Amino acid sequence: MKVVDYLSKLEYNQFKVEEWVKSFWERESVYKLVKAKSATSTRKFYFLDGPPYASAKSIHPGTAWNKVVKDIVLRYHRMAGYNVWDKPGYDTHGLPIEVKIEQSLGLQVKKDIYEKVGVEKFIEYCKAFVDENMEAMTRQFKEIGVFMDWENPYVTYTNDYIEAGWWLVKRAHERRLLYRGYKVLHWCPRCETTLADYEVSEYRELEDPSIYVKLPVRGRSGEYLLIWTTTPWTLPANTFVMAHPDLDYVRVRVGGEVYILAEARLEHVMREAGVKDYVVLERFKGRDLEGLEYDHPLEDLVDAQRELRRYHRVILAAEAVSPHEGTGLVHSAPGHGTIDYEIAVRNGIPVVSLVDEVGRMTEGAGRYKGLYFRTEANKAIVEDLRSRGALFHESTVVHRYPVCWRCKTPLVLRATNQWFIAVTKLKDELVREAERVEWRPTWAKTRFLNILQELRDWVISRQRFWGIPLPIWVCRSCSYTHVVGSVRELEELGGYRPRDLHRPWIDEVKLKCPKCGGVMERVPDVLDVWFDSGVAFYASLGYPMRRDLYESLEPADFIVEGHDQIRGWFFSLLRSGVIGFNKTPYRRVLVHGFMLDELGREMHKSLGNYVDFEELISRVPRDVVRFWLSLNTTWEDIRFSWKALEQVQRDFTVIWNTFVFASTYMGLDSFDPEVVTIESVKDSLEVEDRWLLSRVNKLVKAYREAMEDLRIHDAARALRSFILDDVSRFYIRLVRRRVWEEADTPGKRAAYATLYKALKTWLALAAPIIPFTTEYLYQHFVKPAEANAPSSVHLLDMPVAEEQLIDEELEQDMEIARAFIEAALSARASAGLKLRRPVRRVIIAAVDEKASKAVRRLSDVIAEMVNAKTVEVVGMDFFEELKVYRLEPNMGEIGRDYKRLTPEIVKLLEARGGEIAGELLAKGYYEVELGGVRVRLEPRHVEVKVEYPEWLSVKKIDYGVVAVDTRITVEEEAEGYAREVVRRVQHMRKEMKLNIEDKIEVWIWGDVEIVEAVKLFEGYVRNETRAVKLNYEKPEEKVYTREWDIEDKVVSIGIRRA
RNA sequence: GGGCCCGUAGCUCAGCCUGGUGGAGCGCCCGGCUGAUAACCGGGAGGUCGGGGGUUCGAAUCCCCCCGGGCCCA
Repeated sequence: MKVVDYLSKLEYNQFKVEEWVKSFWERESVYKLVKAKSATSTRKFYFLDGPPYASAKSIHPGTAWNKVVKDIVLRYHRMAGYNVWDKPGYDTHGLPIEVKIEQSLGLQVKKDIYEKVGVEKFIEYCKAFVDENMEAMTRQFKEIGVFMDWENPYVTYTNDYIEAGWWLVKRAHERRLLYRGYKVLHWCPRCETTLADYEVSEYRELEDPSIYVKLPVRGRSGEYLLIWTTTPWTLPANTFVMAHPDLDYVRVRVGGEVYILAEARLEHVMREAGVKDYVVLERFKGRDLEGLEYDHPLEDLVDAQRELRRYHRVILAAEAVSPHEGTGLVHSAPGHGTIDYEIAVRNGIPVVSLVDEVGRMTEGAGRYKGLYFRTEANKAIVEDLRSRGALFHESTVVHRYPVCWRCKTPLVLRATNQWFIAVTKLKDELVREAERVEWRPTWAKTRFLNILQELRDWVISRQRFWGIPLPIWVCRSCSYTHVVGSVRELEELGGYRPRDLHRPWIDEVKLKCPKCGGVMERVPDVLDVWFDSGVAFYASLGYPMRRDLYESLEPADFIVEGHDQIRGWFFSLLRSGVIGFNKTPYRRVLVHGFMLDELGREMHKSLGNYVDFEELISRVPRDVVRFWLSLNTTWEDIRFSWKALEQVQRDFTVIWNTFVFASTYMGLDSFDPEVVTIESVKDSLEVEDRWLLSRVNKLVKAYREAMEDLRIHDAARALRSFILDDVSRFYIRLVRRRVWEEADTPGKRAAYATLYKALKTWLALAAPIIPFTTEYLYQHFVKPAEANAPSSVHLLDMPVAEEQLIDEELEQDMEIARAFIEAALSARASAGLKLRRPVRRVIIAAVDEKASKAVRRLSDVIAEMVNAKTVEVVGMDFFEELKVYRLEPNMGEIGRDYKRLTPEIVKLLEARGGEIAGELLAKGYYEVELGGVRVRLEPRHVEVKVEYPEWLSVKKIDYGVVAVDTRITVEEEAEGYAREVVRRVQHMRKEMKLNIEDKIEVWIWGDVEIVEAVKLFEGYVRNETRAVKLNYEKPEEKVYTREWDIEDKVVSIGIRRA
């Protein structure tokens, strides 16, 4: 079949192109075809989608980027012959969604959920909300061309998924990793739930008291340990004081009292307290303080202190004490501090927490009972300390304080009973498995391993509703605890399958205790939402209910997410993989960056710098967005910019024009790529054809290497520079004249075969990155010309490089030729010679044999691009001989040295410039006698300028020297005019909207010189303009006529369709 | 305070791993082209390669320190 020129008939509009492709895909079920083809491959490629969080209807542009990266990799692997697993996922549980529902229902506190709506309704609201969001998100992902299995996503709230989650809890239990513990954790007093380390992600600048408290040393009247705190509400739970063993401490007398604190803090503390007179009595090491006992200043007001007073002493703890903050003595409330807790446990000291789940002080706080911790309790406690004279100094401080990531309520650290998985026991295994993973870029691995160093046990329980219910039942009678791993196990223990595995339905399932026969009830907690996505690698495949799929696909061959997920999902996956299967669930990881605003800040709706996805794709075509994203180094952040997008859009115009060019001429000449193959024209290939074939095969090689190595940006950049630089800006310009020939010459066929091959190959390579544009061009350019071509560009096989067509030497030679072309064009420009006007000769002297060979080999290419009749290759001596030295006198220097002789010296320089310059260059000076005086001219007296004759415009480059002979004969002048006339006729043809193949008749009259020039080049003019006849007179009838001004010569041209 | 990343032309970014006279696009100025044309091509101006120190014959590139920004943590 033959190329049919559809493209040049169309008005280019990238939006319309994409709309057309969208409905084409729909109409032809292209995704299904692509998937079916991929399924026939035997090499598996298990891609695991990091599930986006379904908490909003509009995706963040960064989420779009994320999916585009995934789509590119998936499309590439399908075309490269992999059986690709492409199930997308949605993360659907968790506090953020609960909070949104609470807000929409106007609920203030947790108990409102029970009392105002009921848990059942609440869960239904959550589910409906998520369903709507998923639908909207899916539509948007499809909108930017993401080919994934949208009809079968994995959704974390389904019963199957929940059951799969239970399996891992059971597995942890079997491995003796599951335990219940009393631990200090961040707690949100509004959401009434504990938060994991990684959920403590938001901080606010808040004002708190900053107080120095005097703790009386037991048995030493008037002597105090000085501590500093910004959390007075923790003082009722004070249990001990920590000191650094190696730090220097001092006893200091201020007035009648003695204080103990670190020497390093002394000056600072005294200055802050405004104390000028103090005397250091003694200096000693912190370790000497060990065991020193003290009394609590509020002991009588706080019930809990009756028990705690026996622990009030100094304990050594280097890790808890900083010489840069406080007093070097740290007040410790193990129930409200992480390090405090650890040290208490290590020393066998009890952990007391005096704040309840809504942030109020408990019974044990005695007088402070019922007061809200950060506000009321702080105030009351500071007042009491002040009235008792227990404050050394008080002020306030504004510092970063953690707040709830969802509701922004300031958090409280409190000890509670929670369920944990002892991942610290798995540290070595985790490190070992992380080492086995391939990380792109490699620094992601460093970061990951660093994170593993800070490993803590995993708190999996949350006191909430919308999540996977914790599958733990406890016997009411004997406290026996059973972990349920599946619904079947539930039934085996006397339970049943509720209609939904969420709360509240699951809460009603009671089991029979296997130990005592009593009634077992479920622990009311749900699982940390990070648990959900962490099990995706097997849960999304239906494991453990069905095993075959997981067993045939694992491990995941590829995952990719933003760099925030190194600590997030990449970690939680690995953690679950090691807990469940003792190995990493993924093999290769790619990290992508963040989408920032134009100033490099994060994009947030609240900052007003947010670009809505819908707005984005309504203003910018999808492929333009995709290409822009792809050109950015994947793992680096990208700054959003409308302007950058506009620039990329311009590249698309050039790409379009390139295909229009090919389509136009191939269509005109009925080029048949199935008949005129590269093989069939191989004896007619010109040097530029062989060059392009080499280039395109090198592109295939570089592109595939980049994609295999997950360097998408390198692949995208290679594609861009090939189509823009090699094809559009070089090859096409070069072959235009060959293509314009009317006759069906072997040379033209060779150019078509070459260009067709290059463009078709490029389409296949670019298809994963810009799927819309490539599909459109394929359907309108390739498919009509090849009956047996697949029905979509996405069904093509990824091209394989034909190594034998790669000609390194030719490519290098072309590089050299291009450098000379550039230089010659520059030389033309500086001589003021328009490119339209041919020059007689271009003279090139190459610097070495290699360059010289390149020029000789490619002299035709150079001549064509520079519009020169001939290219002469000469030796360097050619230019040496033509060199003219001109001396410019440096009047200041000459005048100072030779005063009155100056005018004569200047005259001499003019007369004998060449000779003087020669000697100056050779010897460094020139001596002469002038009027009886010895004149010695040195370089400082003159400036030596190298010049060439006027008719030669010279340019020097690394490879050598190029010169344009600017002398023009009468004939060349005439040819120049003929070209000017041709250009104007073409312009008029265009104005008349003539087709390229239409013949015309031309009349030309006016300036004699120009008319004569046209006569001289009549054949050329007729051929270029497709004129059947030229008349050198005014036409008798009325034809389309214009008057032109060519370099101040006036001429009229008339045209009529013949 | 810690780990990792980034800092190169007015702007956006390549180059750095594997040291050898600094690149592209945009913008600006000048010129050209007009049978791919709401395009395109050429030329020019424009750089303390964040700062300092070290290694080296030679550092944007390797090492150390510092400054600024980002991410993740404390």
